[in-house]
Formats: sequence, C-alpha cells, structure tokens
Amino acid sequence: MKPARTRFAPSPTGFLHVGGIRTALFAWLLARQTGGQFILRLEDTDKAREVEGSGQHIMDSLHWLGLDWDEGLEIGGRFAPYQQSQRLDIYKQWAQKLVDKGRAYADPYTQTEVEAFREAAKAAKKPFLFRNHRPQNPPAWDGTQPLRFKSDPKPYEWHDAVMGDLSAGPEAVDDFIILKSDGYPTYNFCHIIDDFLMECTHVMRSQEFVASIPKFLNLYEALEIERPILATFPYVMGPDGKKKLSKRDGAKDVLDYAREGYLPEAMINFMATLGWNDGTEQEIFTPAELIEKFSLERVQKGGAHFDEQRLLWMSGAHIRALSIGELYACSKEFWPAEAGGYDDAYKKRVLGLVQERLKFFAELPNLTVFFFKDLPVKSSLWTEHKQLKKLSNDEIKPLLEQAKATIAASDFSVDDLTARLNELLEQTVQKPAVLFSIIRIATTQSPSSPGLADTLAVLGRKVSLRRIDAMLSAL
RNA sequence: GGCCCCUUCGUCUAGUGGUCCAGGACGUCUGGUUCUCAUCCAGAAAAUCGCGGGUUCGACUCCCGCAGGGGUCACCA
Repeated sequence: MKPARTRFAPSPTGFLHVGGIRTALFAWLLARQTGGQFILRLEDTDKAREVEGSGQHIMDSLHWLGLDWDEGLEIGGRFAPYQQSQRLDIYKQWAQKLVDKGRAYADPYTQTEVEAFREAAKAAKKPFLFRNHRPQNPPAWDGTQPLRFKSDPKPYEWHDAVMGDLSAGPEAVDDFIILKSDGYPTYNFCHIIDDFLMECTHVMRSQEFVASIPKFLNLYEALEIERPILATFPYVMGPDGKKKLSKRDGAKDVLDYAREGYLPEAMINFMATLGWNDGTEQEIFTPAELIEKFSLERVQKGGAHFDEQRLLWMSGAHIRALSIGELYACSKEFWPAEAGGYDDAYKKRVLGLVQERLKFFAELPNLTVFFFKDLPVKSSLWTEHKQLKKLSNDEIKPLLEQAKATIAASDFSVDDLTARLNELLEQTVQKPAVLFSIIRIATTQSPSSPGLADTLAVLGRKVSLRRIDAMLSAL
C-alpha cells in the first residue's frame, strides 16, 4: 500500500470526545500502517464558536493517546502554517482564481433576504437551493460581500472507502459560500484547498459531511484538482437512544479518561473496535496490532453505541496484561494519600494483589487504603455479613483470639501463613467462610480485599496483630 | 418535504447463495476455584438475520417495494 498522508482537522470549539477522536485514530492508524504521515491541522475559521484553549486541549488529548503527528500544530512542517486563520491569503488567492474563471461571484443579498428564500423553500417543503436565486448581474466582489461558488449542478457517483458506492442527483449541488464577509473562508472551501496543498491522500471524516460531498466534488472540478480518497465514518452513538454521542448529552472529554486512570492503549483498543473488527475473534489489540490490521474496508457503515461496560472490561484486560513494573509506572498519581510514606517495593506488592481487580487507576485508593492506614472498626461489616451476622460477639471473640495466636507464630510468608491458617481451620472446625471472614474483616475493616494469606503477608506482623487487638477490644 | 445513508442477540460484531434451525465478545444468570471482591474455568438464557414480496433446488447473503432510524438542505465545522 502506498504511503498515506492523512490528517485530523478539528475546529477549536471545545474538548474532544470518543466519537471525535476515533476519527483521528483511524486516520493515524492508516498513516502509520502505510508508513505515511499524519497531519494535525486546526480549522479555526469560525471566530464566534472558538473556545479559548481548545487547540491545546486537543493536542493534549492526542498526546495522551500517543497519536503523534508528523506535521502540523506546534511542530510545523513543509506546508506550514497548519492553522487556517493564518492561511487567509492562500484562500483569497484560490478564491480569486475562481472569480477570474467566472466560477465565483459576490452574493448581493442581505442575510435577511437569504433567510426569506430559505423560509419560502421550507414552507413549500422544498430543499433550499441558493442557485435558484443566483443574481443575473452580480456586483463586483469587493471583499465585503460573501463570495459564492458558482456550481455546475450534475449528478455524481463516487466511491467512499468506508461507505462504498454512493451517488446523488444534481439537487445536491448548490452555490455555497466560500469566503465569508469577515474575510474568513468556510470549511467547505478551505479544507479542499488545504488537503490539496498539504498533499493529503485521504480525507477521513464523519457522517455529517456525506450530503455535502457532491458540492465538494463539483468544487474539485472547478479548481481542477484531483480529489483524494474519501472515507466517511458512521457516528459513535450515545449509550442509549439513536443519537450520536455528543457533549450536550454527557459525552466525556477524552482527557477525563486520562484523569480517571484508563490506559491509553485500552482507550485506543476500545475506540478502534467501536465499528471496526479484523474479521477474527480477537477482541484485545495492542496499538501495534491495530496499526498492522486496520483497514477502512472493514469499518462498519452503521453507527455503534458507546458501551461503558465494554470499556471497563477492556480497560481491566489491558491492566491485567501489564507487568508489575509497567503497572507501577502507570499508577504513580493514583495512590491514596496515606501511601506517601511507603516505599516502592511495598507498593509494588500491593499492586500485585489488586492488579486483577483494577479496572482503572482511580479505583486504587478504594482497593488499597487498608494497606496503608488503619481503618476504624466498622460494625456493619459484621452485621451485614451473610455468615457472621448469625454469630454473637461471644462466639467470634475466642475465634479471633485463637487466630491471633496462630498468626503471631507465623513467619509471615504467604506459604507459612496459608499452612497455619489451614491448621486453624481444622482445629476450630470452622468453615473458611466464617473463620477467614473474621480475620479478614478484623485486619482490613473493608468489605473486600485480596486473599487472606496474601493480604496478611503484605500487611506484616506488626500491623496485622495491632489491628486484631483493636478489633478484639471493640468486640 | 427533497435528497442521501443505515438496519444480525440488550450492546460491539462474524457472516459475500448451501459448511448458519446464525458464530464470538461485553453484559446478565448459574455452578466451580478453601473467605469477600476480582480474576480464571465451565455452563445457560439471549437475534422468527427490520417487514413484505420476488429470483433460486436453496437467501442473513441477490433484486424490488415498504417501514423504522439517522444525516443534510448555515456567512458551523
């Protein structure tokens, strides 16, 4: 496959959610797979909608996920600048070419007048076509009026790398504004210029643009530029309902997942398999595998719902696949405050015990506090326990005393602890559900914990016995 | 309303005329793994393949119609 030059061209109107960044991911995947380039371009031509700081926020999101770009914002490149607001002269030149060829004209109407045309069309239940109102003798363009493309309506058939063969009639082609009266170009115009100048081989974007593609096709012809490969992605849908994932319906900022301690490779895996699969039964992919196996042809045509459960499962699966060293490196910012005084070796042992129950790192404090801090005695743990609620304190106390003696005699290796605990089971003729629960609750004061012997071994003699004593005096 | 697109278990999907009374995964449920939670293992329930017509010996797969859903018809991208 020829090296692909793909691009991600967001507008700085806020944060990126999973739906938006999946588009970036697919474009990146293709560039990496073919040994091509991935370009990051900022489409900041709408000053009104621009949100301060979102350019940086978008870059942060891409950085976190490891979607690195070869040209574009921050780093520049052969076709700099990569920010459309700094390329106004370029668009003006290209627009002038169109004017010279008689393929663009000044729009003489006021916005109110155009709005009236639109209303009339709507009332007549007809699609609005500006070209039906194309002026006979448009005024000379002086830069203060919007400049419109003079279209050449005709039917089109084209191929989309994802959607397949598409077609539309001439009614899909209309005169649209290419330069606004404020001097800024519209997306419809400048993305075509930039993609051409930046030598993009593929234009990958989401579904809302399909209806405009005939217009773009018409413009490519007028500009006499070869059109790139088109690839249109379906939406990522909200968890319920039929609407696309959107900020106003609570879609999260991708960086929220970073803050909650999801692994970037898990997010990538999740996003990639939302609407794509390799045809095998493989579910878990590393980024490298994705680069190798991704293909536009296997992207679904229909929208896929965002499934939080699946994300959680996938995140846990990626966490489980990490070595302790890797896991530890990722866990740095998520430890409970009390862990500050403990050394790396201790924390790694703790991590080893919770790795298989961790779904994302923000869960770390809840899962591990008791390894760092004596928790207050919590009576509900006894009263709500299936087995223990049937026992009185007088029944529990001697068992815990015995357990204390047993544990005190141990060298606190997991094996020795296990062996002694098993002996105790026989001596007391208790079920593990009773005996182990008593010890577990006494030493952790938590509703759940890793296995008892493992937990005690990490806690150590001093802490274990201290907590048992505290429990004993509370009973 | 015109035009365009989409439609397989709750969800993500496999499936390109017979190997599919539809396979996998998430989730759910059941059981097991000496305690809890999780992991892991085993098993179960779960899709009349949107509906109706064709074509064919045979259709989830091809054709036609319909329905539902979505998109679009901005000096937003």
